[in-house]
Amino acid sequence: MPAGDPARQQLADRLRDAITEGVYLPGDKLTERELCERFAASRPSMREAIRQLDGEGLLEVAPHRGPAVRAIDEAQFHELHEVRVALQKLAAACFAMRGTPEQMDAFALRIDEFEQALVSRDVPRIRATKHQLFEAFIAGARNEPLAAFIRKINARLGFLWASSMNHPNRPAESVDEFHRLLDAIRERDPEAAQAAIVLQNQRARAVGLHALELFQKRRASP
Amino acid sequence: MPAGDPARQQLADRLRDAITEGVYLPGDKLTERELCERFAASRPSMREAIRQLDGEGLLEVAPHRGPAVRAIDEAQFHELHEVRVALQKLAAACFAMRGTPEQMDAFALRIDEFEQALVSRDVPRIRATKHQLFEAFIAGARNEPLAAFIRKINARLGFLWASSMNHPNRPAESVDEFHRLLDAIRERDPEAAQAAIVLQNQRARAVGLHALELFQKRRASP
DNA sequence: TTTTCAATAATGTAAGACAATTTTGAAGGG
DNA sequence: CCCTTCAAAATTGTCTTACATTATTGAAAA
Repeated sequence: MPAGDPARQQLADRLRDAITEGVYLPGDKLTERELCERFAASRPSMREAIRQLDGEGLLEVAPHRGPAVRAIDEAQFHELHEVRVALQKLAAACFAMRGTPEQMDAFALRIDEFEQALVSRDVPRIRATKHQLFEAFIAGARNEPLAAFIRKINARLGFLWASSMNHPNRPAESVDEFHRLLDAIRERDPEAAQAAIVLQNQRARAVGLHALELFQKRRASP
Repeated sequence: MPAGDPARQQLADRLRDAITEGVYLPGDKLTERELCERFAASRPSMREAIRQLDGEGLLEVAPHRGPAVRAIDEAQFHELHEVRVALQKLAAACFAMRGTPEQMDAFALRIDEFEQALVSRDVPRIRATKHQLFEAFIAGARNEPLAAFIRKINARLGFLWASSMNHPNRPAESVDEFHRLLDAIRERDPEAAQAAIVLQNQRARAVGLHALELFQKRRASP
């Protein structure tokens, strides 16, 4: 994200990050005025940024009612996860088939950094290293459209990981799963890589669903 | 697409259609002024529409150089098709597993309409019915995010079908493949449905690759 | 012919204005 | 007390204008 980027691009990136990090939650209504004030932006630039995130599917915009963070109920969560698994299976197979050794090394490095971040209990650091871990994963697949789609899904589901880092032993399992995925990729075994990422997603799905239920209860009461 | 939609939305839809129909081809540079004149729009509205299609991945925008239809070389075509197959496999399986009988009937109807359009040799009608055929297909999968992704890929590959309807016997085969897909769905057989859609895509991939090569040669010489 | 650089064109950004629509909140009726 | 109605207020939609910034172009010079 170069500093010389157009204002609208920086705004889109910052708003996307804010949504992914749970500053704005699914269902939240956003007003142009508030966004302009928060990001110190002019209305035209902010509107262009909003339109970009609308096109990315992160926002839903009803005419004359302004943008809102695209809502997620349990049905949508299941749908998103279906797509997520399909795309990550493809990514895992592609990585195993045509990933370079350098990309595998980079992936291994990100796994280690993620593991170190986990023991540090530093939540922002965990989020950052997890993000880089996924970037290394999709980079190895060498398929830009696929990477773009996976990023869009992660952007929508990211909020679930923001406040629900309260699963004690799950992260350790997660690292093991990534190691198994890396092993399969290094052995150029697409089937095993797919199996590993499917297993990873099954666990992630259960944790995510739990986090979603918590989120919805917390949303319903106050 | 209600007529009362905001101007920016209508502009985005019209520009998307123009790109999908090959009015603007991948790699074409678009200027705001020309777009504003062609669509009789003001610059702010046009810019918002551009930003939306940018977010959808249909345009690529370099700072200070304006938007361009996202280019497609052979490598990108293969990548797009990899994702396309994965998503359509999922859609086929979902349709077979949870599609309603009404959605299957609607799909069958669209197949018939597509077949009738083929014999009529009316190219715009063929395009329209093919579009509706796909819409019926993704509707049966009952997964909105999945449908959105498939639409985005179809939007980028649509131009290949615009001028290269010159494959004589391929469409008939295509209809057969759709019938096999429908049969598998009606029998609630996800595996067979996936096999049918994979076969359909293998043929489509070959035809699309040929059309892409023609397009690139025609683009290189004049 | 190639290079340089100023003129031109295009994009980036902001401010202001007003129309169209939704939301809000108060008044009134049940 | 709750619900309905409706006018005021707030918000979004849209356009015009203006100017800064950057890329492109084309002419002049080497």
